[in-house]
Amino acid sequence: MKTVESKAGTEGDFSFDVYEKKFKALADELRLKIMYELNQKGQLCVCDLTELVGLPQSKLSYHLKILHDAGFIQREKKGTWNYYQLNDPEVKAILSPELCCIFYPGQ
Amino acid sequence: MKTVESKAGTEGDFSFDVYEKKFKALADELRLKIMYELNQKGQLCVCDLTELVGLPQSKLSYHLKILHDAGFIQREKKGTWNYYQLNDPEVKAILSPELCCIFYPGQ
DNA sequence: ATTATACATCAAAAAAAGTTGATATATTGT
DNA sequence: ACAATATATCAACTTTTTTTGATGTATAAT
Repeated sequence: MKTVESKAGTEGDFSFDVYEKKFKALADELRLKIMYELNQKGQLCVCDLTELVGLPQSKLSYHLKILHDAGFIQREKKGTWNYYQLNDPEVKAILSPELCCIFYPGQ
Repeated sequence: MKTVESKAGTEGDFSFDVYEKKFKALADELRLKIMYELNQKGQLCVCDLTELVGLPQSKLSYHLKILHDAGFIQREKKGTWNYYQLNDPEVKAILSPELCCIFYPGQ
C-alpha cells in the first residue's frame, strides 16, 4: 500500500496513481456535494440523491460510480434500491479531521 | 471558510468550489510526485525539480502554478531562482495524517 | 552591452473527463 | 404475464485539462 515509505528517499515508481484516482474522485463539486449529503444523512438511495442534489439520474449514477470505484462510498442493494453510504475508514485515511462534518465523518 | 458548518443541515450553496479546486490540484500523478519530492527535500528550485521529476520546464511550471494557486506550495524568489516548498498548514488542513511522509509533512 | 540561465506565459493541439438522452436489466406490484 | 419503478450503462457530444514548443522577462556573468 504505502509503497512509498519502504522506498522513501530512493527514487522510484511509487503508487501515486492510486492516490491520483482518489483525489480525482474528490475533485468535483457535485461529488463533494454527494459526499456531504451522505455524511449528513447516513444512507441514501439514488432516488433520494437525485432530489437532494438535483441531478438527472444517469448523471448521478456516473458520479456515484467514480466515488465507489475510488473506495469512498459503499453500495448496499435492497430490492430495487441501491443505498449508498460513506466508507468511513477510506475517507479518514485520506482526509484531514479538520474537514470533519463536511466530508469527514463525525464521531 | 467552512461556510458549511454554520449552515449544516440546511440545504444551500456551500463553498464546495474551494475544495474542488484543492482536490483538483492533488488529482494528478505528476503533481503528487512534486508534492512528495518537496516533502522529502524541503525546498527545491524549478531546475532541481525538472531533473527529479523528469519533466520539461514549461510543463513543470504549469503544474507548479496549479499547486501554488491551490495554496499547497509556497514560492520564494532568490535571484534568478524560484524555490518552492510545501505550505504545511494548508496541506495539513486537507490531508489525513495517515498520509504522513508521502505528501503530509513529517514532524 | 551582450550572452546565458532560470523561469513564466502563451496559443495550438491532444487527451481526458463530464453531460445528455436513450436503452437495458432487475425487481416489485397488479 | 404485464406494467411500473430504480438504477446502470452506452454512445455521441461538449467541456475542461494537459501537453508541447515557442516566446518573453528578469537576473547574472562576461
